[in-house]
Amino acid sequence: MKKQVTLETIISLSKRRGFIFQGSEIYGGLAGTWDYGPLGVELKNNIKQNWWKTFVTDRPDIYGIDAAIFMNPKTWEASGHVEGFNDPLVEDVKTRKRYRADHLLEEHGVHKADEFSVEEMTSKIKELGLKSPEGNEFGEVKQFNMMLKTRFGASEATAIDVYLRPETAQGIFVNYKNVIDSLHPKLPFGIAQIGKAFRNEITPRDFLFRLREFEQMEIQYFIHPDDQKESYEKWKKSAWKWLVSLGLPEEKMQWHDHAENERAHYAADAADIQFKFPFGFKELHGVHNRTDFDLKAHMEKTGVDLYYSVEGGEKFIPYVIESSVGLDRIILAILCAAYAEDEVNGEERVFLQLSPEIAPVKVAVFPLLKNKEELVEKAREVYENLRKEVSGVMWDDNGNIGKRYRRQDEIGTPFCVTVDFDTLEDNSVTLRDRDSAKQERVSVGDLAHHIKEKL
RNA sequence: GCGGAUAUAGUUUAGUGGUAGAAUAGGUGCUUCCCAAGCAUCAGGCGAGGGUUCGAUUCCCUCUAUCCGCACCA
Repeated sequence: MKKQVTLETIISLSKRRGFIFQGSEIYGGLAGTWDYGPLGVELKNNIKQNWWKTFVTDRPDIYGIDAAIFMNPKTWEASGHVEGFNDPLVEDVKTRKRYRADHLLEEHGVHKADEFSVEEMTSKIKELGLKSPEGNEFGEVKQFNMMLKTRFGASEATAIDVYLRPETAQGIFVNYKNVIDSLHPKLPFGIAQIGKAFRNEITPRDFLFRLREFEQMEIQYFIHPDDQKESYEKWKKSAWKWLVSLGLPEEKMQWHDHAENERAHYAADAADIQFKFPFGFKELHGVHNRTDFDLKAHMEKTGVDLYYSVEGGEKFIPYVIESSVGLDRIILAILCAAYAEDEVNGEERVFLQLSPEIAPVKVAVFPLLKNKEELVEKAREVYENLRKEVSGVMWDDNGNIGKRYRRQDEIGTPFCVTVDFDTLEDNSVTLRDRDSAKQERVSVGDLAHHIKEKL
């Protein structure tokens, strides 16, 4: 009974029920930022914890870190981001199409054009009388930088520019040696991290999809160069499997292998898992073969020895397979996939089919009637006891019973417990299932155990 | 960044050059023996800043945000 859900529906529900709000909303917002509300943060934390458990604590070969967002600016020179993120662009004044100014100049025989300032490029384009493919004049060359910047230092005069990291990966690479020296892992091993990253997107769009501030969860897995193909394939499989385990439907997922010209500057092989969002199939999860690009670059820049030595003499720079996923995008995918409408007793209802493991509220407890003191008292007791056993228990005694069910449906609560008059007689309650709206009778003594089993 | 559209309560919306109604959601009380029932009652709004005007939510300009295309997405 699933209808095609629109992004608007998801945004509206997210706000109404306290999942996600527009950033700085009372000031009119700030493009590219969204805030997580009380339910949203629970959902997010549940996903993070699930990921961390699956890929870090349940595995002997992966180590977690949490690196600073601000990194020595030289990091970004070595990683290629200072160069790769600073594109000088020039516009066709008529069609407004943009071209890489340095590439245009190089094509016309100007050497080392990428070392020119924007002013030099602009005048050189004029001097050569370059025209766009449509035959129009070019405007001024403008520097476009995807990295967000701020200043470190007490006074403006002595302050230095620092970047807000555009990816979390470099925090791992600069700590590679520290992890080796402190934990002494043997290859292959991985380093994992969950953290924020920042990009000055030209057009933040599509709710949580394209953000200026976002959260990544990623693993850099260090291997012997001979193992790159095998490891790459293995990580592709485990990425897919994990997304499915969160409840994402496989029919809405597909692989997209990057052609050579769409790969990042560091990647040899790259593939994305795309998800069918309301605005089309778009990237959700990436698996990249970063080769030895990053470690090599940092080794050259710093002179620090990042070779890995095997007993017996072989010495090499490890290759890296990266498995990286946008946390905000997962949340968007999950909300879109979980949204469902059906009918219960002829009445339409909206419900979120969240997997119980990640649902922000696991179980809600109500008294059947609010004005019968003995019911309320008993329900309170059940609620308090259940809270000790299960996390994510909510109390609700508002309106009538149907209203409460609908409310819980809309936030994806998998189970509702109702204390009624029979409870007072035989100490049993009804346990109602979100997806089927069916209920069963469970004794209070077994309740916590019963629910835990279903979770 | 370009082109087009939009902006009224938490949500969905009506409407006006004399500062706004509704539905629904929400609070409280009553009622209610399992799926948004009923009665009473309360609270809540013209995105921001300028301009024109005696007076602007309404007309004009700028900004901000959102949506749809295009471009961008290392």
